Amino acid sequence: MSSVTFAKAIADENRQRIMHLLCCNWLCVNDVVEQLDGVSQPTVSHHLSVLREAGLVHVRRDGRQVYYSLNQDEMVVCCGRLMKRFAPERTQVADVPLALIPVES
Amino acid sequence: MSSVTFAKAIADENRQRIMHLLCCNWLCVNDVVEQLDGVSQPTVSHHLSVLREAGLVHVRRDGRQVYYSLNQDEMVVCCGRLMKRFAPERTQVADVPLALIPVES
DNA sequence: GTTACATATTGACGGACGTCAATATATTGA
DNA sequence: TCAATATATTGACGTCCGTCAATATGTAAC
Repeated sequence: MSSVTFAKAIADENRQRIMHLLCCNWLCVNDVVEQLDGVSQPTVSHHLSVLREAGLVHVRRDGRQVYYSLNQDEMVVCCGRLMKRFAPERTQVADVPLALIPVES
Repeated sequence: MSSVTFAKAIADENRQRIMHLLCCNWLCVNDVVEQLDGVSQPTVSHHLSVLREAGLVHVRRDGRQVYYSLNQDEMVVCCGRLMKRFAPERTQVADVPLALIPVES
């Protein structure tokens, strides 16, 4: 996915709110609809499909419900690509992916 | 600037082409227009104003020309914020800004 | 199968945005 | 001041996109 596609995918307030809900959490569509009040179910479904096509969410079906969670690895890849292209003098993201920054366990 | 504003600012192909031209380079508007062929001067001016209002470019006037260059530090800040929000389990961008990753001199 | 529930798709609407031609503003040099 | 050049602004146009109501599809329990 290109940096432009990535940027378009996250360039919406409700989509970022959904991303935040799905960050470190598996939620089904209805959970998202409830926590996002003021947004209809079809709209949430639409936003989720945008995020899905951009590869920014994981999807898992369980019975009647479909669960989503944020794909943090893809976020790292996309942000890393942005940094490599647009901040080459500030980081060494070029060859050393950001993902290697260790997380304390 | 919010993550949504940032995403909107970079969510356009021509704008990213301009950003790439301005990365590590000071160019005046006409230089950008020439290197971007197929895009009119007013359109380039418009895109530059979007980037300027987002704080993503440095601006300097020299005589009749206005020179722009990409604000790499702001790119680092914005990408860092994205990572902090949407990839907290993959990086430690939270308190240690990406900018600290040393660049070999 | 039928009913109930969860999610996705369709179609329509309105607003946001990228684009350009035309024009305005700003700066320099004569 | 006037002409020339560089950039910004305005206004209009078409397209893209977020939104919802209505409907379709899919899944499970009976």
